[in-house]
Amino acid sequence: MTNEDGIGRPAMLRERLGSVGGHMTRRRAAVYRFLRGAWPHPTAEEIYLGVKEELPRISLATVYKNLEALVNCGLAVKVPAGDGAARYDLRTDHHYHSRCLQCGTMIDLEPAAEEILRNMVKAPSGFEVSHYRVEVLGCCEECGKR
Amino acid sequence: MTNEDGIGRPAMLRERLGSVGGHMTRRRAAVYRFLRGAWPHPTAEEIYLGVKEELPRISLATVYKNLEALVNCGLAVKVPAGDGAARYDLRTDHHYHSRCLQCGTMIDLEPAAEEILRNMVKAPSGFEVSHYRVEVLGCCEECGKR
DNA sequence: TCAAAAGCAATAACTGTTGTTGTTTTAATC
DNA sequence: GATTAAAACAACAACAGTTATTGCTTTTGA
Repeated sequence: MTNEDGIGRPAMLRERLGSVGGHMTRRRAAVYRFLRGAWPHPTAEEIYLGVKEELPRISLATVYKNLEALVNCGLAVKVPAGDGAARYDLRTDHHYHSRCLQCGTMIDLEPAAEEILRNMVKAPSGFEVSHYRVEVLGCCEECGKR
Repeated sequence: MTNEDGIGRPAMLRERLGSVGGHMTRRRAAVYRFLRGAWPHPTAEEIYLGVKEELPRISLATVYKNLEALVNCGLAVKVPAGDGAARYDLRTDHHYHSRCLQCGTMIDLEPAAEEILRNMVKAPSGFEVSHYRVEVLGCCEECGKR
């Protein structure tokens, strides 16, 4: 994929981890690499199975811990799916997702203007808005064919 | 609350349940009654504890089953919270919620025009939109004071 | 009143996730 | 390059929220 954009350099991962007091390890690098190479929005389980092909001795708990580390240092985001397993995403710029109610597939949406949201839904008085979450639920193309 | 609007009549519950092949039982009525009388958006656990004061022998699993029955017959909606326990709501007209990231409190938002959403976020091609989900995340008034 | 259908409590089990343990690896310093 | 403290590791155990299973009880509808 994008190996020359800086984001992909191993040094990037090391640097980011270092900035939050984290170490760079072989497993962590593998989780990160998988996240970069895989289809978008894999679940922790899927990441585990993928990384396992390279490092057969890795455990699911370790994958969870490493994903947490990546989220903490800002290299990934965790996207809770409402029902079922959360999904992980390398993109960290703010955007929304569509989610297939049958297979759970998530697809990125173009980032929406928060200004529109702010006007559209009025928060209760005294409520300090941190961010919005928008999801488009429905049936993806694949599932629609069946 | 609204005891004269028809929605609150016991007959309403019986009728709705009957229409989907469900029975009217003392526990089910108690769960429903609690949901009507309680604060908005309680969790299954909270409902369990509340109903338990009236029916001490009820179990959490029964509460879940009864909530499921109420959701199935359209009298309640289940609102997954992303993280933590789902919450239940008697209102069935379509609307959105704000959610406090500290205490989990949910507050109804005025229903937003779906048309705006449709224009704002464009679903991927081939994706058949079932509905939208909008959440305002942040800090509620109570938590903000601390 | 009576049989069939559904609900019930009490579990056990399940999924997704996090905490704990003692051991190994890493990065920073010498 | 050797040393050492901090962190990550595997292998669990445990957790929360939820669902499935069981054999018994209640409700419904005839």
